[in-house]
Amino acid sequence: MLDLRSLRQFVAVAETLHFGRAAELLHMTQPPLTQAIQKLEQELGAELLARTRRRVALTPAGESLLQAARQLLADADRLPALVQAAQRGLNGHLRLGFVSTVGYGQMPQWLRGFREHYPGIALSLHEATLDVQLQAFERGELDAGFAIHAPGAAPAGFEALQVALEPMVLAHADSFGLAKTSRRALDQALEQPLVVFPRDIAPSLFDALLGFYRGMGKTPRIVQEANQMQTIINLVSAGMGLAWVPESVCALQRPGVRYRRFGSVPPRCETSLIWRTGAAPAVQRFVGHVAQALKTLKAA
Amino acid sequence: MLDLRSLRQFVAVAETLHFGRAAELLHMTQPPLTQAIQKLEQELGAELLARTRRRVALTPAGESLLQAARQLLADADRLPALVQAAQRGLNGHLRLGFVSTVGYGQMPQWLRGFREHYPGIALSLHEATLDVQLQAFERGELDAGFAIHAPGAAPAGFEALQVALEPMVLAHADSFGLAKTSRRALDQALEQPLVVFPRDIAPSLFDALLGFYRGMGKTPRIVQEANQMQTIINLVSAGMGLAWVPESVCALQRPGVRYRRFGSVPPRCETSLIWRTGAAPAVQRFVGHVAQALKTLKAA
DNA sequence: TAAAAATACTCCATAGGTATTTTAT
DNA sequence: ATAAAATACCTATGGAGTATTTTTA
Repeated sequence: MLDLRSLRQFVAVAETLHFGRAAELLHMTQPPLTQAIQKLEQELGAELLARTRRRVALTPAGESLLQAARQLLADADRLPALVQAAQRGLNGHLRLGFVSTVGYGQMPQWLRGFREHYPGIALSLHEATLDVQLQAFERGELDAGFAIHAPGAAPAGFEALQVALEPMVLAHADSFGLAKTSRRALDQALEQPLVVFPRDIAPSLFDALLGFYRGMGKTPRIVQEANQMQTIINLVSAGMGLAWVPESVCALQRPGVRYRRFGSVPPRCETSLIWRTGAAPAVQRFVGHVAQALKTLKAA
Repeated sequence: MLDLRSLRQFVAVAETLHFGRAAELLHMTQPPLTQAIQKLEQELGAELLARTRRRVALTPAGESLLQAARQLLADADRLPALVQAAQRGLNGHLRLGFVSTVGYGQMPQWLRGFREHYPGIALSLHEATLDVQLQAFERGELDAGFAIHAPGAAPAGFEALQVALEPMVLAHADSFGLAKTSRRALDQALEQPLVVFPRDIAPSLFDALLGFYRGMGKTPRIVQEANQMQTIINLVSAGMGLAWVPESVCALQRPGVRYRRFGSVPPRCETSLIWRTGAAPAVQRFVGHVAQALKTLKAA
């Protein structure tokens, strides 16, 4: 079977056109080199070198093999570096899941920075709700994901890096006159109809909200679900009801919608980057990159 | 040093994820396969397969090696066919010289047909006078060439395929009244000033023309040289003199220029495809193609 | 006649085989 | 208990070495 050694030998002879000097370059002696080339010619069923006992020249077949062999050997010589780069997580691919909500934060910048830092890592994005993400993790179709959940409620069996911890704020139509004092405004609000995220998008967050209402001796009146922040804010604007949303959503200013913060009384919302323990090096690189970005953000 | 055998072994294991079955596919037993993979991992300085004693999985490094190795092996497997194709002249490259004159003939069609028949052969064209072509042949920079010369005077040391044998005809300005009878017209013409090809473009043809004049007891009055047929015809049209040109040039109709044929009395002009004996297979293919084209042409 | 490729043989490194052990399921 | 990988040891093929011959510029 064809092997790289004989190709290296052939290239050496083809480049020097001299068996003796080629043998030197290969750190071997001339006779076995002659034999190796003979064997190669037999295997390929073609005369590669036209030799008189005095002069060596390439045949057309040899000419074409020389080109192809150089290419092949160059590729082969790149293999070790490639593999080691993969081991250190400098290439490979990374399949990243995210719930639509986190798209409003700094994620786009992180991704841009990551692509620049690690051009060898192919990054593919998959928007999916948390439950779908978890299934994808099970099947090994996802390497890491951004998810929102109640504080400390990151999915079990995963490592998590908290990337944001925000209070939930109340979004309400400005046509709805909310009391001045926090205490009375909150009492008012808890009675109002609610627009919420579906439970399957962020189960722990949904449950935390429910718990919050129960703790206050109330039961939430859910009138509508919507799985896009845009949609929720629009529904609030239309007077469908109130909504509890992460504070970063305040960035979504809509005419007719106001946000009201109630300190640390309502549940808070955590955004985390999650991944399986023992993930591929490329994943570790991504986690490291995000952690680094958070640090420099905090420093500023 | 890395070799294809160990890559083949790795690919087999990576694809089956089972040392025993992979060994079967490779027609060997399991223990040496295990050792070969261990050796490969050592050489590459990376763990390629994560194995418990029960299950085998690819590491990220292994994943990337699998891709690269498949590519490399596929390339390697194509080598024998490539070399054999080159040997049979189905690929390679062909550097073809031609004197500008033959461009007016069927050469363009032959080239088109050849490119279609042998897409694996890269064809490069080099316009050059015959003497320059011969020097290029010496330096091994040309594989074949089209040249015009006196009949039977193909350059020594070359094989030649005659592709045309035409009478030379007289080109004259129609303002120059040529006698009706051939005999008297020829006598007239031989006295007139001549526009000719430079000797270095077609030495034997030039010499044949000279010999023709001497045989008739005349000496040609050369008033101008021009190395393009176009130019010669334009000079004739301008009344600079007469010119002897291959009959195929009649295709170049110019207002004010007439052609007159004198049977087989003036020298004839041969166009040949020439090449070194023992040329590369690709050259033989080209010669064969042209010969074939000539045959079908003659048949029609 | 000298330089270079080919031939003839010798040797040993290593790819692969057999037998066995270890371990996770 | 069993399937599968690892380990230990053995064998032999063939790649490389040394000595020599052949050839032609």
